[in-house]
Amino acid sequence: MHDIRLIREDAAAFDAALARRKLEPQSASLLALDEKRRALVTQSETLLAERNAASKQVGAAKAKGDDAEFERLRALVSENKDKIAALEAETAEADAALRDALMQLPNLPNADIPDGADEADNVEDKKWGTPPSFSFDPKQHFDLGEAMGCMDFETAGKLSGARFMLLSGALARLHRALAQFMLDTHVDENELTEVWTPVLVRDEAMLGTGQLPKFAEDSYRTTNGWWLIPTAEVTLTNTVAGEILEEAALPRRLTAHTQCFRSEAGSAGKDTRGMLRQHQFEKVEMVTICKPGESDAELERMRGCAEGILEALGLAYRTVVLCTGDMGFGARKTYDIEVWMPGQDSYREISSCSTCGDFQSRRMNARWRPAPVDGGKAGKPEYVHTLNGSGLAVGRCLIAVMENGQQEDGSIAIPQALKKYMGGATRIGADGALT
RNA sequence: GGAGAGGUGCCGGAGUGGUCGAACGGGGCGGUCUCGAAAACCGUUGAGCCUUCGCGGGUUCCGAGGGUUCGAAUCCCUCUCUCUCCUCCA
Repeated sequence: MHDIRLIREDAAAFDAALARRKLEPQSASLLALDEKRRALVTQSETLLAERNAASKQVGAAKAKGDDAEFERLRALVSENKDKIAALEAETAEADAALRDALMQLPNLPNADIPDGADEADNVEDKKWGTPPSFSFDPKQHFDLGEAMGCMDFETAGKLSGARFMLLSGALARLHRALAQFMLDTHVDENELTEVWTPVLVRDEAMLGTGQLPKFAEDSYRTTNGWWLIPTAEVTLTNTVAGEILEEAALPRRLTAHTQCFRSEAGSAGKDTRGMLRQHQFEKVEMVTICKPGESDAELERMRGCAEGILEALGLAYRTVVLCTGDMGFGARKTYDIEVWMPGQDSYREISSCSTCGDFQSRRMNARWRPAPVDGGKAGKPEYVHTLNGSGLAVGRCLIAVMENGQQEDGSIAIPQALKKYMGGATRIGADGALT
């Protein structure tokens, strides 16, 4: 959510930034709402002040036992009752109108990110590793997985329908190993704090991180009103909702391994084969809560944590800066990390690391209090900055490991880093056996 | 799922219709004292919004939302969360 005061100060800059998102100018209508709201606030507060003062006199008359005076004043005060109630209602309405309008608008892009319409305009920032060369035609993960009997889309379809999968044996274990490896790395080496969170959340949490109110159709909702989280960004970031954090507690770096649920509405026909795009998948998520001055450095740190996982697994990747047209609703700047997928002969997204500035913290009212600078007085609370990133998408990482490690005979070499999570095994045979 | 109790400031905890943003205690911060520290004593210590160049003024907030009233932390209703007991249970 945007700071209306910043829009008041520089409406042109606000509209210019929105224009980079291909949005019409909004400042004029927002400022009109704001002016109406402020006028109403001033009016109703003036009336309230009068009422409060008069009420004190009523109380004083009562205390003195002057019944005639009491009745006279009481009648006087009650005259404005309806007027005040109406004005207060109108004020609340104007306040809500402004807030609703602000809630609908996406974050403003950072100055340093490229303009563009879609992913074709993203800018490569880094390339790591060399895609493996094969003396045969590399297969896609689903062909490999189905051949070894460890990846079963038919049975999953029977249970749940399209965009679900069932893993068994060596691949189920490899999937689990990947998640463990990521989590351990983030905790032991990257010094993130491990968190286990709910996956069912209230409206407020989804509003706080920006999934609501605009993108309700992308998520699932239970019959009693809980939302299934599309990412642990929702739970991890909302841990600080409504809080005022002490400066010494920042930055707060969190990680969690959770199930994620997405309806994939609007992606019909995209990646329909295999497990690249599922309704239910696992992800290890990273979230950082920090002071405004720290967020740029934290974004680089976070993206490094994600890249480190791929490097440890020996998977070639490239990192791109998303252009204005491809960036998500709440982000100011986003790095997508794309892993090389030999079966598809292309780089595919496996992580997305974003800084949201104070966009989410304003929505969820998450602040920090500057520590007292020698001489006492602690500073005024300010909004924190929030960042989130995948570290990594577990299912997609499984695909990458399979496709990059595949051999001509249909077996798969397991990265060294996963050996200890795989009971010492270093390969999965074409028949699905671990050896 | 059933029964009961309760949600007050950084923490504990008073407060059952008026002068309560809120006693008291603890903590934090500043000061006095001290070579320094401890102790003691004194002072201070919430957030949002509106208004003002500023000083300041006003207003709202005692889990959330409604209601009663001239006036609500205090009364009523709904919701929500926490705790205890029972029931069930991975």
